Amino acid sequence: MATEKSFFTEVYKVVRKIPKGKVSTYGAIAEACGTRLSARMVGWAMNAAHTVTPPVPAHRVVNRNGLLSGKHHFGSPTLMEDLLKSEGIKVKDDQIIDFEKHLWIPKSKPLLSPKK
DNA sequence: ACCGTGACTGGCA
DNA sequence: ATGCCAGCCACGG
Repeated sequence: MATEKSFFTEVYKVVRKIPKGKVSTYGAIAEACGTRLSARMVGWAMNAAHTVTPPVPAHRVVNRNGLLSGKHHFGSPTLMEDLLKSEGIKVKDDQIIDFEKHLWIPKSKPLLSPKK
């Protein structure tokens, strides 16, 4: 919290850009925000994602393996996969099926965008 | 100002 | 193939 304007905001903004029915990885988001070297920060931003407004679709954000790493942080262990299923994404054993097919990479790079 | 923590990733044993 | 270790950045106490 503290300053609402921070690296977190960048992450939220990117995550919110994720189209419905698609998912993204921490590495991709980290890269989009300029901190690909530290995907941890992305996860950390997500930690506060449910405390900010508008709510960030963190359920579309998974780890590199397509595993619902943060599903346990949603409040309900089945909330995350349920949301993904609602988007047309199939989840099996906390893992996204055809993860690569649903994988979406943020093309908007706030820090590396040469021209937009 | 320092240390610890954190929903990750990649490499090495 | 699986497991463990180290690196990375940012925020909180």
